[in-house]
Amino acid sequence: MPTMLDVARRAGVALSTVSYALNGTRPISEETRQRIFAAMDELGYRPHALARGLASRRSRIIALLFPVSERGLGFTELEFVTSAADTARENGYSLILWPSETHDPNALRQFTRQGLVDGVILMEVHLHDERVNLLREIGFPFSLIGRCADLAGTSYVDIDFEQTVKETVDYLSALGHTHIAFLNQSQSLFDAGYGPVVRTHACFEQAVQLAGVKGIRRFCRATPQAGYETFSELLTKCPDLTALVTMNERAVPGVMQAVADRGWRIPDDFSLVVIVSSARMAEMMTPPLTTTDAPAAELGRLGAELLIQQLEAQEQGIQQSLLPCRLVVRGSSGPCRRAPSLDLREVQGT
Amino acid sequence: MPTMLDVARRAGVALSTVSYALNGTRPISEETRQRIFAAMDELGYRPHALARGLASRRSRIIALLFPVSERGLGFTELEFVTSAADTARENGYSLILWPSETHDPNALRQFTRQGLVDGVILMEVHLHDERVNLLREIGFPFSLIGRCADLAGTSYVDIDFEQTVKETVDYLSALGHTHIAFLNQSQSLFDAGYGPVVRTHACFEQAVQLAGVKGIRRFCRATPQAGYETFSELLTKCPDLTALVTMNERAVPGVMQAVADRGWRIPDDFSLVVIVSSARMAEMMTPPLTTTDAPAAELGRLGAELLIQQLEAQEQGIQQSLLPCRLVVRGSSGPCRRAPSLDLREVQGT
DNA sequence: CTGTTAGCGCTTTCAG
DNA sequence: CTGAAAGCGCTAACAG
Repeated sequence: MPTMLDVARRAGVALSTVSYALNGTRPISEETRQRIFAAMDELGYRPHALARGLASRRSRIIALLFPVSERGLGFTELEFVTSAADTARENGYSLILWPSETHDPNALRQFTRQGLVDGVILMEVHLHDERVNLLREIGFPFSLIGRCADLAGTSYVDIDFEQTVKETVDYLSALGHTHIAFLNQSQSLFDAGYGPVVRTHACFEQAVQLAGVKGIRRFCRATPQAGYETFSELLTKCPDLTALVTMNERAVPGVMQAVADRGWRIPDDFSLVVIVSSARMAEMMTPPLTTTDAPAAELGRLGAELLIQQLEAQEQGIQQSLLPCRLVVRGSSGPCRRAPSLDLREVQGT
Repeated sequence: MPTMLDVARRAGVALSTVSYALNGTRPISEETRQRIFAAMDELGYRPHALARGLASRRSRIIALLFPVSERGLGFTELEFVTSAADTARENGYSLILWPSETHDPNALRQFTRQGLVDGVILMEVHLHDERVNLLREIGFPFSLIGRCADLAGTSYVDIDFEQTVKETVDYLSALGHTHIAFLNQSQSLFDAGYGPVVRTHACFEQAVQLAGVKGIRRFCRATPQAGYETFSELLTKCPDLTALVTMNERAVPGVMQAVADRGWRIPDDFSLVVIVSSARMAEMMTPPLTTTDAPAAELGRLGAELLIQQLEAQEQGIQQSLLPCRLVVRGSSGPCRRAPSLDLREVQGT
């Protein structure tokens, strides 16, 4: 492997001149610049990443920390990862994948002390996230895909859950649905303060009140089995339900089964909307699901960009943005055809 | 950040002694060892990754190259990635994700020249893969998840497609199915020489002949729409079909629709087995799919281990292994109930 | 506009 | 068993 010295000799200049030419840190006459770059590709020279990083105190490596969550990663997370990696590369950075099973801040502290990465991207952020506290405390650059309760001084990009839930409820309400359920992810994620679960839980309540419809909420583990059980129980308790909003992709097959068991058909007798999901997911089911698609690629891209911005800029320009999910109406939702049994009862009562 | 010199001073030893204590490269008296390690964690010392890498000429970073393929990444690929990252970390390595859109060997050459990574893991390997040729040529360490036609001198781990296809066909044949179709991935992937597509195409032919049943093969793009069209056409052409084997997950919803359109039910009137798939995938569909699950985690793990082995060992110990998919019978396959219409015709003819 | 040189924090000879 | 010192390949003062 040729080194910078080889290039310098071949171009007949000093080693430092090559460095300056490469980094554009200093004006170089067009003529010598030419000679230098000519020498470079005659030799097939590539700057040594580690040496450069050591000398400049910037590795140009960033890390994406992904905890292996209870529900496992899905298409959305996969897209974060690939799009963050793409974005990093486009900006001359490399993206390290750092599997951090827990939210343990100690392992993270060790990691930051190695001088391997210039900054980290966090995902699966909790409202009170120890990792964020740590990073803030030690002043290590980071960005969030997600956000915690205290937003002060953090660069983040997150889904606009409020808008997403509201749009979905309004959509169903406009179709005539008056009794709408929300099937969230698990209670334990809620208790742990996992952002999306806590936020949608609250937003749904607001949204149904604003829309003037009845709403009921349930937590549910991320399995078809749990979906079946939880939703069956829910339907028994509230036979008036004509629509379900869920953020629990993996429970969906169970939900659909529970609906089918009642002899109902989707979307004729029951509407289903999966929020924060993806086209990939939607197209797997029959009928294709109406979803609000998570802006997964944008989240990954922005997560990386926000971090890189901090690393490049001297001013601590933090940025915060909320991205909406896009409602895509497919085959699992439609007008409310069943009158709520409450009405029926009133009629019968008359 | 404390450096090695700080540790040395605090422990009252030479800098180099600290280094030897850390790497175990040289015997150190228990007493000084104690002092050194005490000093280390009093200072919260962590060795600087870049400095260490520069001096030792080994970065302890490896890269996973993942091309964004036509069909997009799925759960299986996601599991490669996470399990490769896990494995790397367990062995003291970091895993860089290198998005390489194409199989362009030039970008790869540049990448290897940067001294950033000690070796690379390739996935989505083609039978004649330019990247492999390049790496072999320049003697850069690599391992494959997949394999090419010429296996000489390559460490790889791949799925045992032959075994997988054979087991699937035998399973269906034992259930009484005599007319079995195989829906592969796209023609263009076949033409490009993408390993899994080419290998299963050949294996299926062998397997049906060995089982003494009729087989027919089709390529299909990775969309439900394409699945629907291709399979409808196939059913029209061969009404005797009672079972389908497919390696095309994304086409499955279309296939099921096509079956339903015929008024057939799965698994009573038609059996469906998805090979090289996953439980995650299977549980999304109704009925849950019979699949052969790809050993995704093992592939990722071994891919990383094979590479790391090469990096650690002085002898070029290459290793090659083929992992079977595991047949998991769920709800989409069962005994053949329909007699082939060929027989019916014979009866009618009598 | 260009050259010289002192590190970056560590590994690894070479010498005791 | 331990120290001293020469780099690894580059960046960034400092000096023209």
